[in-house]
Amino acid sequence: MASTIRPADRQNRQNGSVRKNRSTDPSSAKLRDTRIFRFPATVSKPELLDGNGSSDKTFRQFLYDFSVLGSHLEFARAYLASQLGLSSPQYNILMIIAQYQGANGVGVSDVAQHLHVSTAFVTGEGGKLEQAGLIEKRQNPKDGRGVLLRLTRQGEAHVLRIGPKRLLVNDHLFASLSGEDFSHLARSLARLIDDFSNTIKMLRIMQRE
Amino acid sequence: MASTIRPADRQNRQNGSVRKNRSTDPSSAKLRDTRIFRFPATVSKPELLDGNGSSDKTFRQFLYDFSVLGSHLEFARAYLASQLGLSSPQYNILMIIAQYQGANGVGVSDVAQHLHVSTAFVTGEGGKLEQAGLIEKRQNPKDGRGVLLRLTRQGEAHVLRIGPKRLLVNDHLFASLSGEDFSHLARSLARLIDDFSNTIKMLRIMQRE
DNA sequence: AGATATATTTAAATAGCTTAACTATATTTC
DNA sequence: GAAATATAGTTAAGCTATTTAAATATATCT
Repeated sequence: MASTIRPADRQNRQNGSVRKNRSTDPSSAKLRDTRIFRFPATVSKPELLDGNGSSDKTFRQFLYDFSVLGSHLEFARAYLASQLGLSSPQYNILMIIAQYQGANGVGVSDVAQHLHVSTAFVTGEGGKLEQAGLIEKRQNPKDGRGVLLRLTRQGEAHVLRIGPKRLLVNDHLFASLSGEDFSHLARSLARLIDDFSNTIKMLRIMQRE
Repeated sequence: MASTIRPADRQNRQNGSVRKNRSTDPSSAKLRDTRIFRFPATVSKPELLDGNGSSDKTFRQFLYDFSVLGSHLEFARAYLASQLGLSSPQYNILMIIAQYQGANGVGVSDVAQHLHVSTAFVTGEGGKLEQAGLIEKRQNPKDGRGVLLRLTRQGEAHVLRIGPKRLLVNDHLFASLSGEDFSHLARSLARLIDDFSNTIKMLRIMQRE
């Protein structure tokens, strides 16, 4: 997933900014002016195409909307995090611990899996939460390799304190969504999970070959 | 949005790893063992709550599913990018140019707005695409400050070449989604956009105070 | 008891992105 | 029409979220 474009060749740099040498560059780009590039469709499944199956415009808009909503959600979380004086990932870790600690706490790798990040990352950010007095770590009595994370009193207080603001945010985000639409939406997304996972598996395999 | 937890105080470090001083630390954490923390609900709008309005479990699962789907989508894009030897952001920029260049090209700040990134970022990554021969820049004849980006022949070839793979990926992602469910889903997301935008506007204002 | 597997930590590196200062050109104002 | 201001893009520097690889400690299997 790394960029394969090489770090711009600093010797051979005839190609820099357009502005710098604009007057000395009566270059190319004349014949192409009238040709117009036809962007290919991004999906072919008929059920996903517009009206007569002609255009994938709705589908593209759908993907775009999805990503816009996603970044708005992230922004909302960052807001709640900032209200507690935390970064987003720290907030996420705190909330995952709050949800899964049960009576004894939750392991570092469990937290990592829930958040889809590496254990090293949880160790690092978790350490900051510990320094801040929001969580505590103890050795897992059932497995000396393991570490259990759980909220301190102060951590619990933080989670409780942000509660009302989170209600406010979530209620506003979905203010005009009907109960029917919500349950339909929730079910649709849940059903997509399998296809998405399978697709990713397929891509991982295709990548190896 | 910055972390307000201070970079761990390297003097006063009685608090490091659990393991290091496990035997010398018969510490705290005994009385709390039986108390169990009750995680507060994250939403209160009745239409979003389960059955009798008791639990927000479905809602939480919905948000979680949303983010999982989002990261799968990103993975799929990263795959397509890698097939062209590009990073994800480079791929995104290339595709935005392909969609919006029209006959003359598209401005740096237009691309930036579509992608929700800074113009500086588009300048940087766009420069790499130019070095790679996939796009070209020229001064906007209508506005000497502006730069128009558009695909080179090679850039067009890349977009066309990835087309079939993109069809494959998208068709697989939504393989078992019915036409009805898709159009319902697309409409639901589209309708959420306004509420989401309003919510972040509200949060931005609340942040200032 | 030795070999291997698992959980966590540490250190170093990386990708992706932003901010701030600057340059060049356009637009407005007086 | 000159001065002031606004806009488009570039450059440089830096930051945040994150990973990978190696090290360490403990558990489990043979």
